[in-house]
Formats: sequence, structure tokens, C-alpha cells
Amino acid sequence: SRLTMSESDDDKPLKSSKKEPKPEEDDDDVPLKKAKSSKKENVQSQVKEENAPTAAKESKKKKKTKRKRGDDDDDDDDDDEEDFDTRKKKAPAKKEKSSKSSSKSAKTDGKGQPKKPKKEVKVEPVYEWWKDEQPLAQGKKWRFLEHNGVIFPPNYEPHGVKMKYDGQIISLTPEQEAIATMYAAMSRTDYAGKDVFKKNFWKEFSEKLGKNHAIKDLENCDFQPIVDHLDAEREKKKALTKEEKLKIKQAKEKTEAPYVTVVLDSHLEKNGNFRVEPAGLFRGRGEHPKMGQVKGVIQPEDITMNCSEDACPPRCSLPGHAWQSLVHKDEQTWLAFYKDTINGEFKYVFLSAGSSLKGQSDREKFEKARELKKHVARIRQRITQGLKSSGLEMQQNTALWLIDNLAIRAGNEKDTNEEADTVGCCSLRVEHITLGTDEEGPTIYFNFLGKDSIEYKNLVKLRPKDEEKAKEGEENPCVSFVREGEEKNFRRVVENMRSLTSNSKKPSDDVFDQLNTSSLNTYLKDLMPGLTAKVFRTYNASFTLDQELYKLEDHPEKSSFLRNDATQLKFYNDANYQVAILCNHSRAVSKTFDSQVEKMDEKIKGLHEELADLKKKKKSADNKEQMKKKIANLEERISKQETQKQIKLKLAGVALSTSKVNYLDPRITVAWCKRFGNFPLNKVFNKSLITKFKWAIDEADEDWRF
DNA sequence: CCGGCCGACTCAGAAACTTATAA
DNA sequence: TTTATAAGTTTCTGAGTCGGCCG
Repeated sequence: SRLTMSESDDDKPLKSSKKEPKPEEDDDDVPLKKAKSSKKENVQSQVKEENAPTAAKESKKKKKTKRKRGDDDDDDDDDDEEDFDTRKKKAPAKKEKSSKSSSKSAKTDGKGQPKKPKKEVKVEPVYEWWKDEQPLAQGKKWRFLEHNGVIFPPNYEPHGVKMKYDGQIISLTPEQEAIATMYAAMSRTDYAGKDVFKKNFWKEFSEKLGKNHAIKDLENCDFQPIVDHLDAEREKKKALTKEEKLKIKQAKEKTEAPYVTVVLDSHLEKNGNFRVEPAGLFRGRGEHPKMGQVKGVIQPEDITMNCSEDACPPRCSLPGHAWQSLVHKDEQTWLAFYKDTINGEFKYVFLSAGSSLKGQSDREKFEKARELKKHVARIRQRITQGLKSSGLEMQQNTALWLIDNLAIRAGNEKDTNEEADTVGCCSLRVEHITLGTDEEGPTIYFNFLGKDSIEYKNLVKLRPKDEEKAKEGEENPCVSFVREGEEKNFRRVVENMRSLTSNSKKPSDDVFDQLNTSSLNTYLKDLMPGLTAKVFRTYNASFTLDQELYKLEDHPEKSSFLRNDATQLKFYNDANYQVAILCNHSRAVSKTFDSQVEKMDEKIKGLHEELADLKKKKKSADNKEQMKKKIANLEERISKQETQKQIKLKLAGVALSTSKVNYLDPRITVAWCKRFGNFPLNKVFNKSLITKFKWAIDEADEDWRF
């Protein structure tokens, strides 16, 4: 569905935007007061009742006054955009179409073919906190919080399928069977081949088996019967009719409904992760020393609940059980937490990404990055100075240069007995760095495992004078050129790195032996209040997007880009790609990738043959005009296929979504869409992002810049 | 005063699931 | 049309960051 964007003439700075009556707020106050006075009575149902008709009212209002883009032919029907932008209904109806988007309307009218109507997109209603005028006291996150706690996975049901050992059929107790089944479930993953995984699993499994058990080792275990059973179960589930599946889904929705929403102050919010993690084998990333360990069952006794004092506390759904404790911490955003059984890590239940609590802190994050923008020139001057000094100051500023220029993470210390051995800036070791030179000057090659054990391989060098070579490097994701103006600093950084990785150090020694993240952040606090290392990542990601996107402003092909959604989208994605490369956001390449590309090649080849054929026929054809049309058509299909293939190759191992979700100020995207031909936002933001970034959609007009 | 642990939050890619598209 | 596959979306939970507190 295409969600239209208003011309934003009605977008006002945050504070003054409350121009609409907000019935839901007034309505909501009623049940809240009721709840408070009657105390300990669940107010959720009341709030819901009050909210629901309000939402309906809202949408009806909207429908009446909603403008449609001329090109919104297929999917923009009825109610799919009702929650998108409540304020656009006040926008002057004519202006948008007649001015900016005129060229676009013309174009899209043409291609508005009788497509199957797309499934309508429902955007979740969002509490519009940015229009709220009553800020909470410093540090407070809510006045009232009521929820129903968490939902537990079902107890393990023994299936009775027997595994084999040394060819013999073995009977297991339900407890033993449970963890054997966890192992069987992972038999086709990469973990199954890893020694650490097997060793850790065997330790637990053999303990559960007890002394003198018939099973003596993992080597001769045969889990295949259980694997087959799991496969069969999956098949059974798949073979259910549509109706049966729907019934199961609806039943699930019904049981989960009480947990989906919570009451926060006087409105409803979506819960994020109210399902307690089921038991299973731990799947650490990379070479995690604890992979294969059993992640135990979580009981209510492990869980701490958080709600307000005057709320009805969550009931424990498991009979005979009770929560570990109930607290009322209004300076915290979590609803519940427990500790996992692997490393004792905290597992929190939080509100969803679209909630006001998440939205507010998200906005604060981007505002802080924008604050850095104001200070960055000065801070970079300071770094330039610091690079020339020695000792701690040199280390601090060299590290900062890397963080600022390469978007490397801060790099906390890690205990490699408990976690995988990965590094960031402060924890870089000599073995991760290779210094060199090429025709342009010095180079640094980074090769280390970062967060999630994702490889970071980057040859950092000066931009070649030769345009051809520069272009080549630009297209190589493993090469990056030093930012313009930073050439001198880079040479200094290389020298510093040379001394920091000198022969007196072992490969396993720290590069920045005097640094840790907390001292580095203390140093940053002096440069700008609230500044920490991670802000540079946010800042540089968002700044890069803004810069790249606004190159469209005086792009020679601007008008043709604006006329075509596909090319304009590609322009956006190319900018997004730059950020993904900067931040080293990657994703696994599909196992069938090669065959997919092969298929594409064949298709392109087929089209070329078809084209040659047509051209031949054209010579002897009666209707030359018609043939010409056909040829042009085919040529377009070929070029479309070819760009598709290029995009596919380029994005094979690159994830664009991570930066979109976490690093890119959504207002950049919103403003760009509004500015450039009123580009449909839903082509770049999916439903979740539109919900998550509703605040930004409301806030940013076409002139907004990061 | 600082180092290490605790606690709370953001960020991360894989897996599971759903929808769109091609054959 | 039906069906297979690819693309897109959501869920899941692991892995970081960073402030604060305590000994």
C-alpha cells in the first residue's frame, strides 16, 4: 500500500504541534483515575474500551478528509493508511498534487496497471508522545504501569522416540530425552560439526545420563530417529489445511492477547517480548566457548516483575508458582527480567520499538548525534592536535580518529573464557593490524572479528589520483579511502600505529595498552557533554546518508530519477549501502545464491536470444512499428534484469536494514521523500519502521536536514 | 581513586514466518 | 491457475555499550 505523505506545510516544531483535539487523552484519563482510586483492579480492559472507539472515530474522520495521490490506484483503498499521519487531513488538498508531485503523478498514472491489489497495510496506532505536553520528572519513565507479565513456553512433552547408541535402541527418561531432542533439533546446523558445541553438550548430556549409563560417548550416539520424528512433526504441521492453521493462529492470538498490550500512564502501549525464552542449547555467535550448553527452563521464581504501586500486579499464570519479586521502579523501562543460565546475563521484557519509551530515547539518540555535528569540527581539531602528542593522549586521539573515521565500535574488554574473542577499537590487538605502503602512501589493513564475530576487513588508504583506480577502490567494500582533509592526520595515525604495534609488542598485545572504553568516554565527556564513542557511529552513519541523499539535489539526472520510482529507490538504497559498508553491517549469503545468479544469467541470455530473433524478424515483418515497440519493450526488460542482477550481487553479503533501524535518523529519510517528488515513504520504510518512526514522520518537513 | 562487577539499555544477524513473483 | 522460489517481514535472543556503585 502506498502511504501518502503530506506536503508538511502543517508540520510544526514539536512543541506547538498539538493543534488537534485529542479525544483519546481525555477519555483515557477517566479509566486511569478510576483505576487509581479503586486500586489493584486491572485497568487495561477499561482503557482498551475507551481507546478502541476513539481509534475508530479518528480513522473515520481521516477517511472523509483524506486526499489521494493521483497515482494511488491500486492499493490505497479504504483504511490502510488511517494511522499514518493524522495531521495531513488539514493540509490543503490541491497544493501537493499541483506542485512538486506533478511529474510523478503523470508517470505513475502511466504505470498504474491492473495489478492484483496488494494486501492492505495496517499501521499500528501509536501513542503520540511528541504531542504530549506533560513531561515527566527528571529520570522518571512513567507515572503508571500495569501489565499481565509474561507467557511461558509449554512444558516439554516426551515423544517417546528412542535414539540409538552403538546400534542399540536406548530408552531415555523424559529429562534425558528432552536434551537429546534439543541436540537432534540442531543436527543440521553448523553447530553440529563444532567440537566445542559437542564437548559442552556431551558434558551436560552425560551428567543427565548418570554413571554407568549404556551411552558412553557422543561419537556412537545416533539421534536420527529423533531427527526423523521432528521432521515428521514439521511436515504434519505444514500439511494442515488453511482453516486448521488459521484456527491455531487465532487460538494463539487469543491466549496471548492479554500480554500484547500494557497500560503506560493513561494509554495503551505494545509489549515487546513477553514470551519467556524456551529451554534449548545455547547458540553463541562465532567461536563461543559456551555453545552447546543447555539453556535451562525459566520459572516464575526466576522472574522479577515491575509495575506501578497502584496497578494490579501481574498474575503468575503457572499454578503453584510465584514471581521472584515485584518491584515498582519508575526510573526503569523494563516490565520484567530474569537471568539466563549460561552467563547469568539479564533478559528484559521491554515495550516494543513503536512504544513511546523507545521512541523518545531514539529521538534523544539522534538529537545527541546532531549535537555532535555542531561540535565535530572543534573535536576533530582537538584530535589533530592530540595525534601529535605521545603517551596516553596520543593513544586516546589515535583511537578516536579510528572511531570517527572508520566507525569502529568502542571495544570493551571481554573474558574469552565466557565469551567469544571479538574486539573493538580499545581492545584491538597487534595481530589485527598490518601496516604497509602503496603508490599513494601508507596503508593500514584491519582484520579482526567485531561484534557477533563478524569479520572486519578493511584496507584503509589514501585516495588515488588516478580516477580509474579511485573508482575501482570505491566499488571494493574491503577498501576505504581516507576522508578528504584527513590525509595528513592519516599519515600521523599510521606513524602512531607503527609505534603502538612495534616489535617490542607481541601479536596478542593490545594496540592501545593504556586505554579502555570507560577512560575514553571520560575523555569524550570533556569534549562535549554526553558524548560517548558510540555517538560517532550514529553521527557518521546519519551524516553520510544525509550527504549522499542530497547529492540528488543537483544531480544531472535528477528529473529522470524523480520520474521513476525504481531509480529513485535505487538512489536511496545506494546511499543506504554506503552507510552499511561504513558500519560493516553484513548478512549471510543465501545458500542458493550461486544458483540464483546462474538462473538470472540464463534468463538474461534467453532474453538476448529472443531479442536477436525479433530483430531478425523485423526486417521481413509487415508491421514494423509494432515490431519496434516489441523490441523496445524487450530491451527494457533486459536492462531491468541486468540492474536487478547488479543489485543482487552488490547486496549479497550486505545488510541495509541494520543501519535503517538503528543508525539513520529517520527524519533524513522522511524529509528526503517529501522533498524529492513526494516519494512514497513506504518504499523505503516498511510497516514496522513507519510505526517506529511515526514521530519523525510527523516532525520532519521537506526542509529538514540532519 | 580506580578496577571490576552489576544493571539497563541499544544494536545485531539468523531463523521463522509471510507475501510476492515467476515458472 | 497452481506451485515453487525468492523476497520481504517479524521474531528471537545473543552481543555490544556505558553508567553507576562498591570495595
